[in-house]
Amino acid sequence: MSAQGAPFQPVQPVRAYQRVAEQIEDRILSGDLPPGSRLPAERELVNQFAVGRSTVREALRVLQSAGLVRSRPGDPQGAEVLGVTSDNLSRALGRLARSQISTLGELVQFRMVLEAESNRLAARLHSESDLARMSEQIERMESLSKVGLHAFSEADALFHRAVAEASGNSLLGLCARAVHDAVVEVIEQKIAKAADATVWMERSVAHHRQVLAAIRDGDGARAAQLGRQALYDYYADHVEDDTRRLLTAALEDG
Amino acid sequence: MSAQGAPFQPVQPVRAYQRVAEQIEDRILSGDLPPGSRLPAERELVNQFAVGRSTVREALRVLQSAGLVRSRPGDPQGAEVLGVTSDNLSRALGRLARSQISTLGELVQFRMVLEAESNRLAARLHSESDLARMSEQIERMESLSKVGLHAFSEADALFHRAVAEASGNSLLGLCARAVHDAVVEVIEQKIAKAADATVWMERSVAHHRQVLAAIRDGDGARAAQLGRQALYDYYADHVEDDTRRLLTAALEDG
DNA sequence: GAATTCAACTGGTCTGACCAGTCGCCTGGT
DNA sequence: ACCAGGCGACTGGTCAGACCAGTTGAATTC
Repeated sequence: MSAQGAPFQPVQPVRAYQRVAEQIEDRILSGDLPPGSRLPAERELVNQFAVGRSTVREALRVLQSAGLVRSRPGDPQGAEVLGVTSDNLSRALGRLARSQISTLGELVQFRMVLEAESNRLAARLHSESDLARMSEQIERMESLSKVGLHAFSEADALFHRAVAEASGNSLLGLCARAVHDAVVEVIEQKIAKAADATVWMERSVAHHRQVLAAIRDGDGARAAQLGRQALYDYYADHVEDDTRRLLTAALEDG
Repeated sequence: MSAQGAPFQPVQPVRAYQRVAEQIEDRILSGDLPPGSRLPAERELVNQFAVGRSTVREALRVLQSAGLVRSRPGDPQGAEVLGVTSDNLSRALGRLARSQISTLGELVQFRMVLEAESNRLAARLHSESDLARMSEQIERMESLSKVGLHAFSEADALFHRAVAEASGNSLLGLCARAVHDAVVEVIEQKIAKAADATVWMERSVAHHRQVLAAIRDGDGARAAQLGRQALYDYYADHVEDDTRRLLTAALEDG
């Protein structure tokens, strides 16, 4: 042990733009500066922080790349506060997916885990209004399946969001969505959904009805297994051969 | 459907610093510019990209805040490429935790899900060398428990990393680590570990041995349950009262 | 050969300028 | 009284050039 009691902590230099960014970020995260509110103009921030404009701009860049803020040229009201979103999470996961660090198989497996767990928790913790929302989205999916794939996917996303809300864990939902986006980004062009989109959408609606039924029954295991199986069926043929065992392993987890 | 065939896509302006950042990011993600390699100096990038220095700097700020590069004043070799890490994921999750969007209970529950699933998959897919690595880290934890909490935690992290590698899904490990860091950031000061750190470390070593045994036996369910239970025992008293049911629900999943 | 000095870098910051875009007011015509 | 159009005062995006403090490595000195 050290003889002089608490040793001094090493201190690394803190850049000016970091302190500016931290101050603004703290205000946003603390609820001061709520979403929709506006930051002062850059030249005004220069006065308030007593730093150069480039410093202010680098700080704003950091906040913007974190998804906390959005700025638009010529906006007389200054940068808009967006609040905390899952955008940055999605981007981070997307990068992991695009790098060799994680393969498509890992992404899909991860999604299987997240959606299955989301379903399982929803089965345990759902409320009546949650069920109503899920049901509503399934109806929308069915009606939108005649309109187009894009609208259909949107309703699909809303269904999963409703499930995530029912599970009581928004984080699960956000991550699942981020991974979903990452998967789509990586693989979308490889799957020629358009060929039998109608058939696929019909089957998807039927699958979602099954999930909803399992959640309503409080049968977490079945809800989880349904989610896993659907992902497996859909993606198993498209992942690298050597990572398919990951999916198989995840599939048999329940 | 539209009468003119494919409609034109709306186009939003792309800033110069974005294109600079994208070019560099692509090179990093594609494996060109591997971790440890160096970017040219800023003034050299100014020449190569034919933009002003502030533009280059804003691009570098974006990359740096994404955890892809790190720069240091006076470094004659230029910014260092870090590759894709979980840092940004951690920061994003930390922000979600610090805002009202997600509670500590959700974070812990999420961690329960991730670690349990990681353990379960490791039990199914592990190799002998994986087991050796886990065992080695447990030995290190035991010996380091006399040195200090910090060193202990480091070995602990390496154990979980070994588990994640055994599970075949690095994404799970990175996310688990990110959530772990976020939890630590939010709650660390609230838990007075120091008081009975020795006792806690002893119990932790015993717990890790149990997990390792379950993984070695291929008993995924038990490995998962052990992971969940340990987190529950450790954190249940520290989460908000109204989110403890989340942990309970996650606990009873297996 | 080892210690010291120094010059050529580096990234961080500031200043001041210009551009294109946006908004709001103010004017002119109806 | 109302609406259209234009004009100016902003905005953020970009560039150029300068200075500073820090690092590095080679030349210099002992």
